[in-house]
Amino acid sequence: MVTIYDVAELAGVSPATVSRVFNGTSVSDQKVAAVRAAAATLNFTPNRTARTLRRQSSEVIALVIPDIENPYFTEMARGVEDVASEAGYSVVLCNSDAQTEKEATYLRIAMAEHMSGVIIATADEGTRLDEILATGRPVVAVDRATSYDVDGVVMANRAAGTAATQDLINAGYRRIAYIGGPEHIDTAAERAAGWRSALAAAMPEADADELVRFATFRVDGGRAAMEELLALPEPPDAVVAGNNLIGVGAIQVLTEHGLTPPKVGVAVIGSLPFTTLSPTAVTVVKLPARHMGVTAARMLLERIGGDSQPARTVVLRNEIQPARAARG
Amino acid sequence: MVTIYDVAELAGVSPATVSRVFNGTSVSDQKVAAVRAAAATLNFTPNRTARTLRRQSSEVIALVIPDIENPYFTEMARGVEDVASEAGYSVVLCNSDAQTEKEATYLRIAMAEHMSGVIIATADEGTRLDEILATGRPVVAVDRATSYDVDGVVMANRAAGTAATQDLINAGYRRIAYIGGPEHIDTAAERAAGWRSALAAAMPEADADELVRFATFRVDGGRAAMEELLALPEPPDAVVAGNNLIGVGAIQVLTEHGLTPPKVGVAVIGSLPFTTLSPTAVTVVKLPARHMGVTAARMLLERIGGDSQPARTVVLRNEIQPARAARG
DNA sequence: TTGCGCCTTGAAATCGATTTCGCGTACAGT
DNA sequence: ACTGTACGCGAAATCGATTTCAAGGCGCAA
Repeated sequence: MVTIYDVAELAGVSPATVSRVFNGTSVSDQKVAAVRAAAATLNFTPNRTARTLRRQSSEVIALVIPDIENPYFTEMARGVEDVASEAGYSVVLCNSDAQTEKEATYLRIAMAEHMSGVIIATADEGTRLDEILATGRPVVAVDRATSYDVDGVVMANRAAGTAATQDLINAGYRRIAYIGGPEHIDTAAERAAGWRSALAAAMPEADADELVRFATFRVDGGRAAMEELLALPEPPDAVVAGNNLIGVGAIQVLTEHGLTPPKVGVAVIGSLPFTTLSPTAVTVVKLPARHMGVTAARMLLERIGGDSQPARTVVLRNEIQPARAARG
Repeated sequence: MVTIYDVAELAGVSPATVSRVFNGTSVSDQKVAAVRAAAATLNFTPNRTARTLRRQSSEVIALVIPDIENPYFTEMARGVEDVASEAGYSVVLCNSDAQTEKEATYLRIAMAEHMSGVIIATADEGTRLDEILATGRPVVAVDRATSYDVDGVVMANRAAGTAATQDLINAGYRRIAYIGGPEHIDTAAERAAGWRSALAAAMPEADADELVRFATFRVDGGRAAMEELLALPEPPDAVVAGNNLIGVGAIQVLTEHGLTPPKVGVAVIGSLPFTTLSPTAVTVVKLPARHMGVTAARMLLERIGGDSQPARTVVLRNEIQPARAARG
């Protein structure tokens, strides 16, 4: 591997000057040219490890997400990556698998590797950020809020729940169930609250507790909950899914039972990027996943740049895409 | 940040001894205990950057994939991650966006960051591995073969194309089109060749060239190609999709035209993890994505461990899951 | 008792880039 | 013409862990 000393020798200058050429401080045009030429012929790439050790920070940020196989989070990751690489930062994608311990491991690595900052969609409310915050590294919470005083990017979860439910009410459905994620995750709870309030406003007589199910945020969670709901003495005629994967599971089960939407109404909080349904059959509340990633990355980069204003929370809007097919 | 010197001072030994304690070389039991106690009270974590600089290698591997939003690759990433983290390695996920230049950037970063090795699903045949191989770092090619003498993990692409096509033939379809990925990508070409040979064997009179389309490996690619095929004077009565996303696009278009499978037969090379179709309507050739990731990671770790046998290529089998619904 | 060899341990070199310090030169101001 | 400021640049310190080298201590054999 070519080092700064090799370049210095070939260019006839000191290593310090080579470093200065690559870091923009004052060097005469003549030596700049000599160094650049030497670097080019030797095909020199600065050793990032050495730079990081000296600088005590590296142009790498960590993105910790609970499920790398969920397109919602990969779309978010794309947003983060685009902004970060534009600014010369690389992104290390860490999959916490919704486990607090794996999260803690990755946060420890982020510190030990001198990463500049962390964007995290927490696994649950047990996430500990004390240590990493104590090192002075900025942290941005994305998707889910935390109890720490850090920047956050969230969306209007309650409004999303309300809008999804309201659309089904408008379409004429009357018995609208809800399948949400784990109750202890704030986004899941908020979305459920939105559903509950829309339901209570339109049909005060409905028994919400009978129609709600809390599952995992995964396809199998949605499937199991949907099966349960269909087994009720009086099954629902519509269902709101608390995230994209739950929606997929619910629709799969409905299809298997011959109840393809819109026979049973379905509204999903989250986009269905790889659905093979006719796009008119299901109401979709599009979540701004990419935009959240972009916003979080921008905020983090500002903090890395030294911005020290009080912590901010940005709330992004969702966009509803109603089912266009009439009720079957 | 606590350093090895702080620990050494508290424990009353030299920094060298502290290092030896954490690296397993001979130290008396008494000093080991003192060092461990000191490290515990100070909450010492070794600085990975310093270690990497000295050791000239880090416990990090890069995984370079062309599309992070494709569930096929995220499933593969899961496989890599599981094996790697088991062995104490972290994985940096790099999204090349199917662009050779982005790929080159990430490979350069992998070198500059002293990563131990690289697993790469190349963007196309233009990928240059010379530089990274010159540094002695092991490289494993996954999903797609390369022209370099490196370990590889691929699947039986041609057989997958044949099996998918044969299943549609068995189901009674007679005009079977093919939508594949870019022709210059070897997996795409192989799968197309499988389709072509199955078609030629069963119906020598078919005009394959009329029925084949090369698209991008993305949903919009599948959509556009399917629209084209449906606009033919004599549209196909079935189609083989060259990957999962092409399959999604094709099925979406068919559904929009009222031709939901099995009205038009569909076979997809690749799983449809988030499909909302009845699972019986479409033939799926399941690709061993996770298994490929696991295998590639194991091979890479062996190489990192010093294994220097000649380069191997592992070919994994696919599993076909036929459509169970009768032709509509 | 002397000598050889092994084990433990600390001092110091090392990895490669950044950065402080200080020297020398050039140029502006009076 | 002289002082002061600024800039260019090299020598050397620095980041924190690993590793080489050499010294000291101990045991065992001759």
